[in-house]
Amino acid sequence: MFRTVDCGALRASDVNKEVVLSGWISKIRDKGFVLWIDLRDRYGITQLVLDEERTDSSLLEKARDLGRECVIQARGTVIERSSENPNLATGAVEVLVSELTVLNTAKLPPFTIEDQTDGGDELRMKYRYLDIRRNPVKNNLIFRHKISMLVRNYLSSKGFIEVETPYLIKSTPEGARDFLVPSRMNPEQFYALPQSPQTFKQLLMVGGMDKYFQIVKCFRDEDLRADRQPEFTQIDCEMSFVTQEDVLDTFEGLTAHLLKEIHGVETGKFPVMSYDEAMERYGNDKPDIRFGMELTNLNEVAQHKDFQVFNSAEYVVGIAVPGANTYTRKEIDALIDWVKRPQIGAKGLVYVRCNEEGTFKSSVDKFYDSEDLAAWAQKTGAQPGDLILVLSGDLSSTRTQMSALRMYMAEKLGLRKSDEFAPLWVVDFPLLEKDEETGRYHAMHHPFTSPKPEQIELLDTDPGAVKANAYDLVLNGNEIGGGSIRIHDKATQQLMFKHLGFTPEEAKEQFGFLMDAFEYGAPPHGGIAFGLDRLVAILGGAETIRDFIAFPKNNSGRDVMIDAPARTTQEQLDELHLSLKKS
RNA sequence: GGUCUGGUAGUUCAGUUGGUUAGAAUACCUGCCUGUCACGCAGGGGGUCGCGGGUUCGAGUCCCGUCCAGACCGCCA
Repeated sequence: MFRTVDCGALRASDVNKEVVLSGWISKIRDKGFVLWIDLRDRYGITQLVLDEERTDSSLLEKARDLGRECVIQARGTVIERSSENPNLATGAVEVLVSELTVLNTAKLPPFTIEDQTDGGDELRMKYRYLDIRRNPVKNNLIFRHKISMLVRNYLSSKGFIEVETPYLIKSTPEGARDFLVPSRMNPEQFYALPQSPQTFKQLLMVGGMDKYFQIVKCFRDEDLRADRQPEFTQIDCEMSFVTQEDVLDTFEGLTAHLLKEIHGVETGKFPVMSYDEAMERYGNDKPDIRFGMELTNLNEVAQHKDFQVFNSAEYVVGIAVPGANTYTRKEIDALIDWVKRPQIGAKGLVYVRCNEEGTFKSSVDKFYDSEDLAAWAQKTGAQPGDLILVLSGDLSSTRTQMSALRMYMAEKLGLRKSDEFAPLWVVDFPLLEKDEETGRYHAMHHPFTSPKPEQIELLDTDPGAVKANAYDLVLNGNEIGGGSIRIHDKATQQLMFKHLGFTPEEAKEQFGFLMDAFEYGAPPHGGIAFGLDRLVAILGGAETIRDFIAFPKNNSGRDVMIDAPARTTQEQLDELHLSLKKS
């Protein structure tokens, strides 16, 4: 038997018990006459003790030779400590060792296995199996497991069935790039890894499964970010005979359940906001509503004076930054530099200090008198002590810029509190989005999203204006889920493909199976998918999803631990009927 | 595809205007230590300054290229 108890179990009530423990040596403190070993496993740390009086000298010498991260087994008696450690769950006791077995030795780890490690990210990823021994990472994985279980149990209790769908499927040109898998048995043909199980879950609805969910890996061959991995996990759901309200209710229930179970937060009814309203008030379709600083259109009060920059702009927008009047000239200059960076791309930034005595001092005093500026303050809701920041330009980019600035200021002011949770439904997304380069329309959500039925005629005259039965769940400025009511009849689906620029032949070749299915009694249906990695990270109060994934990929999509992707052999290529292009 | 930041001891970092033998902390090794738990004390070992080229009497430091990492923009239905 390797152990009778784990390293987190022993308490004062266990004194005098004979126990066997196995684990990793976290630290050895050798005081000469006495030596302590912190023995660690997933459950905690137990202090082992050996000393000159009570321990055989050969055992003490053996213990002196051990190093960090050795795997050992120890037999001994639980004794009361003469000095307790209140920071440790097992801190009331220690184990006086009578037998010691080295189960495996260990090289010196390249970074310290402690809560506050000295290791950098790259090193931690390369030796991820060591990183996982550390509490922060280990606890994140346990946290993720807890959320997965809550989701599974909740959905199962609501009648959802978890069904697995295939990973080797067909490539489609819509949306993100596919990961391709060559087929050995079918020369010159490729599978694609699913970007989502979208069509399969719809076919499950046609199959009468009624309520489906799956915690499932999805794959997208696009560039990475701190919150984006090439393979990621979704909580994928679909329901039959539902309206948008039914879907929203169900998954609001799930989200509220998670917030309650994980953080004890009672959220109440989630606010619902249209896409148009979100864009207007926050410049963004996933607004963080934990704080104000809403975007205010200042066209009326800022144009038609002598300031040509504003006069020639399509859109002049301001936000009132609370309490930021104290910003020094240097700090404001830094803000101006910040918005001018290529990533933001603003030409400049106008500011108005709202002084405590009700006066104003702005960077455009030459063009606006205090009455004008008072109107800005009135519009933006700026109070004395606030700082108004104003950007201008074309509507779309200026909104994006101001939205970024709003988030930046909130971050600076500490308004993005990780223990505060503000969910929000954003609904009525546009069905189509125009690609500025090609001039073509593509589906904003995906091509299976149903247009608002009353707007179908608009598809021919003003496709950009058509709204969809599509919705996103936003939490603290992050899109954590998105879905739609789907098209469930062949004619509408064909119409959609037509507007997306598919020829009937192309549509049939790529999605014929789906439209065929629609001819055999497809029920009205709709669903949603949550990004599990991001959801877990946000609920865990973190920015990056990598620490909630056991074996994540780096910025360039590499797994630095196993060193993938990698070159392959000529034999493998031959079998797959592939030849590499010489570059 | 692009912008920015970084790469110096096992690790995390400092390194001034280009100037003697490149430092600190921590980790590691040795010895000491009668209750440690971030133990303490004394001593010790440890460097291709990412790589290549250039400027210079002299380069960790300046210039060019390149590789790697990170954040972001584009991209991500």
